[in-house]
Amino acid sequence: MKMHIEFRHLRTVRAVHEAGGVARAADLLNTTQSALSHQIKGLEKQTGVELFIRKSKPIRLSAAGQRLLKLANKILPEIDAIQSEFEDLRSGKSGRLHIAIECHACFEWLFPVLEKFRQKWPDVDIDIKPGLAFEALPALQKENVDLVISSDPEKLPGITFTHLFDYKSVFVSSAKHPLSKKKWIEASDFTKETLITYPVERSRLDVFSQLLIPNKVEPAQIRKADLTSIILLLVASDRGVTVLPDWVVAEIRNNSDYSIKPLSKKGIERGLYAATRTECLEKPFMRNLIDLAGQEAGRLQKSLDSL
Amino acid sequence: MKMHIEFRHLRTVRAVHEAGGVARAADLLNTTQSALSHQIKGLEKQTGVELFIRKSKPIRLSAAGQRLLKLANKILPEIDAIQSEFEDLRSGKSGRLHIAIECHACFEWLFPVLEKFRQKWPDVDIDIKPGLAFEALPALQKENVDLVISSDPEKLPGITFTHLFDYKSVFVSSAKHPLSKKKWIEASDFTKETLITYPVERSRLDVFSQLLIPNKVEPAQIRKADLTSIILLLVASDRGVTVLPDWVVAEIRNNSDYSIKPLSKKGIERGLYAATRTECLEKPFMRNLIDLAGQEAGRLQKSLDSL
DNA sequence: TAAAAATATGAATTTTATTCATATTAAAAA
DNA sequence: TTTTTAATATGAATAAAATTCATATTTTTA
Repeated sequence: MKMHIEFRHLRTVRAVHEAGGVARAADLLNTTQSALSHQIKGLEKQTGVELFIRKSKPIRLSAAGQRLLKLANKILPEIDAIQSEFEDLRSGKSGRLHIAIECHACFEWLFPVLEKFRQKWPDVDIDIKPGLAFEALPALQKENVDLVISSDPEKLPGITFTHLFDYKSVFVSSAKHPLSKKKWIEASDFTKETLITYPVERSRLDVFSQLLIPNKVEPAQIRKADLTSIILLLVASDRGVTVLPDWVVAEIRNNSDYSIKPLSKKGIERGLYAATRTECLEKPFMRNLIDLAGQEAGRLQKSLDSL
Repeated sequence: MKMHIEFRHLRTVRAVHEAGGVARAADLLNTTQSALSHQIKGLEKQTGVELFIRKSKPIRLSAAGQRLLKLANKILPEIDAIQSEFEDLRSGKSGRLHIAIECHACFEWLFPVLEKFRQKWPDVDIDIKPGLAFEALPALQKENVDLVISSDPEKLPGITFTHLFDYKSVFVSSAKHPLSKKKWIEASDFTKETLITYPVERSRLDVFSQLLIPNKVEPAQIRKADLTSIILLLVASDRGVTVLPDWVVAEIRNNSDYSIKPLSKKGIERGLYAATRTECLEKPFMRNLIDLAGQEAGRLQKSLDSL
């Protein structure tokens, strides 16, 4: 014995109540009076409860029927809502944008980008997960995240890396620090220094992957700090030195407390990429986010050039 | 193009999520893997949205699918609840008990009955409507109320009157009132009195229907009061006389401020009845209410006899 | 009491869902 | 890698269910 109330039934109960009768309800639902009559009969058989008072014509809801009507009025708007959510999803108006950032400092330029984005796409569900606790690219493939900001493009099936901008990793110390006398900083300069970094694995830090590991140099000490502003504070008070992307230090460039030097003679230059599932690039909001990121990058670049 | 999410779909989404895969979900729902696969396909076509990530095996919910799961978890318990409500209804554990009382004074003994009833049948929806604003018996036939307390049994199709108890209508005056000297009160005694009654039509008042109208007597004045206690207050301060059922005045019987006398030499005796739709007498809670009413009546009777 | 309006019903039909058998695909193991 | 295994997809056949049509029945109204 199957016993399943269906949405159809709820719609019918509501329509019969609102239209005041089965025949009028049938019009409302674009079906026949007979269909609804059969339907109601089936529903009453299934529930074992009289839902309508048949003594009267047109029929009216019984007490039990009114209970069902109450449920209908609660539930039906909810599925209407989800249907239109799905409609928005399909049309590209809404969607999910869960971002993993491998490059820790990217918070700095990402936030203003997301702020603009949020205004334009209020229905998109944005979330940022520091891509440190998990492997970002597999998560992207498994659809746990939708966008990964990374400096290390790989060839992966179904994943597309879009170049956002290039940046230089630069050395930052206090103005009083002895190394501020040098024209550029080499790997060996770190041997006696306290290096301040974000608390992530070395492979994700440009200083290590691009300079110290290739040259097999280990700094005297390593100190970790979460926030860029904290790192800069520590550097200013000469508790150590650090390496940051050039656009991060743009704002302290004309602050005489700091000294900023290139790493190695020709500098260390890196690219930043947006990795997405290839099919997601079709989505308007995704393209727009990448556009906005590019624009923000351009703005940063200009502000660097102008100095 | 039809676009209807059905409960079936919600159940499937939930089962796939909980069982972790279509095949296992099929077991859970007593159906085949194929059926669910087709079902999911249909649902995705209807909504136009990818609900499952098919790259992985077993398949997992996509972001949109998770939205649907959330809805499922909200909605499915609600219809489960209503199903069991209906089950209770069918089994007689719950139901509606909307009572109309034609006899105004019946509030007095009905409340303690309902209090007991409520404890035993917590799921029954009780309501009392003073049956003055409308015709109680037609309302009973139309299923607007389920029980009518009345003194005037009629032969009506589909309606059964169950005798509850008999009572006497008695005359009440202040002890100082001249009529308190008489052995019994006759219709003609009212000609010079102020009669205090409930504010209902005369045909529903025993004094009129049983005594004054048959004897074509009109009291000097009529004053109306809602509450029995107010009526008694007015009588005590000699602002008028009244006629009440004997069980109403039981509590003032040994109060020396009042005088209580029978109406006419042999007294006016009346019956009180519970009118219900005949089919409703099958319901256990309805029989129980009538039983309880009978018990309460017996208790009242005893307390009268003991005096 | 007849006429009109509303609902119910049975059988035929159409639509929809499910099954069966099997192909395809992803993950795990070798 | 390749093979094996587990999981899902699919097409055609079948089963089930909902809907329609034609008409009967019931309630209300004139």
